[in-house]
Amino acid sequence: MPNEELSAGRSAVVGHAGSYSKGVARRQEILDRAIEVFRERGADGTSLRGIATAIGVSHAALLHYFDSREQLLVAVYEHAESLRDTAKTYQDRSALDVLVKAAMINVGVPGMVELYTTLVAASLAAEGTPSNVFFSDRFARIRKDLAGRLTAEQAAGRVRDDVDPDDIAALLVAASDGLQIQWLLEPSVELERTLESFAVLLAPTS
Amino acid sequence: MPNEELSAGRSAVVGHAGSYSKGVARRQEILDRAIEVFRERGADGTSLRGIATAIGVSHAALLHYFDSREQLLVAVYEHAESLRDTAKTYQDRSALDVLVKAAMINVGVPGMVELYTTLVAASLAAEGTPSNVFFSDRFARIRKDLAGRLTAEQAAGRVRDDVDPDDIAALLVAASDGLQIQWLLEPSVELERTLESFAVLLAPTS
DNA sequence: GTCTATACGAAGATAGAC
DNA sequence: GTCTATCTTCGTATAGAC
Repeated sequence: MPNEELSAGRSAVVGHAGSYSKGVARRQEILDRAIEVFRERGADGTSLRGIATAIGVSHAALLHYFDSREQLLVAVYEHAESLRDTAKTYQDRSALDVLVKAAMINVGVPGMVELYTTLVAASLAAEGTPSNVFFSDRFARIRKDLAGRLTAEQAAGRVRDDVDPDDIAALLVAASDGLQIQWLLEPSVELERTLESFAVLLAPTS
Repeated sequence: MPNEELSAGRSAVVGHAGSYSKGVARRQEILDRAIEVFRERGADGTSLRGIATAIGVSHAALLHYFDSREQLLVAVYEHAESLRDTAKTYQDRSALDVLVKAAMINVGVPGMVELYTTLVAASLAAEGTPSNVFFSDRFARIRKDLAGRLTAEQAAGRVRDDVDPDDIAALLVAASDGLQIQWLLEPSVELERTLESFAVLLAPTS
């Protein structure tokens, strides 16, 4: 779920469309508190009204800063991700390293995988919805980043060169997302070890 | 999403708990028609009321056969999967073959990936819910089946033996699930080719 | 600009009539 | 076994107080 190496910049897709009219500071505050709610109670009570009550405002107040519940949830996920990831943290790391690191952190936050999966499901429903735009962009960005790392690793002789970096990038993201789900349902599926077994598969064949 | 090699038998988890009091025949009829609704209109209108209207009954009538909307949806997915997969079809196939085949079929049914992802998300919410029980069992069953195939392939020298079959099984399922999602969001991510690039990674190293 | 109050329709679920 | 009626909660929209 997490592979946010390049989350630089403000929310482009989920913010208020181009204007600052809705109070950026207060908006951030709401997001911070919403994340706390998730951290404490998992993904339960994530109704608009539930979140509003937990924060201490009316549900209509939330809609003053976010156009819809879906947009709020996407912003919450995006915000949580940006708090965690710094571009610098992941510099000069291998594709697999970045992936494993992000996955382990993500899995440590209760409700995060559930939130992520719920939003991904919503993103499949229709084009142009907040979650659809967000995840389309996100997947593309992460695949590109990983493919770049893989290409460099191939050039350096650290990854076998008989596979397409773009394919492997998509495969890695898919594996990470899917394994987090399986681990949550069955903790005996060891997330870290299993993901790292990818390293064996990617090692040069020579 | 699909990897239903061993869907033999009646719905164990999602059925009416042990009794036949709710009319098995009518129940099957409802499921058949519900699947048609999905096939025609995707995952839209999947509210209890929407499905009921499409079928031509009241929503309360559906709840006579299924305890909740979630249980109905799980039963729909399970039923759709069982219609598609026959144990015989996949005999003597490689793990990757089975996976690719099932994924391609699954992706061909509108709304199926969305339904699957939605239910998986719901399954993460709490233990003991219909979707949680269903998917916990399902993942375990599929991992076991794939691991068995992989072990046989290793013995036959068709798959490298320096990796753990259980790990690879989990990895394969995760990759298949995740790729179907990515493909739906961005069709340029070629599902079949990408999944099959796994074959290169799994080939014996000798 | 920020927020509360309120209303509306749709949803899942239950109770009870037929 | 199936319906209608009803309850509660939800997302959303609007009006208007401060």
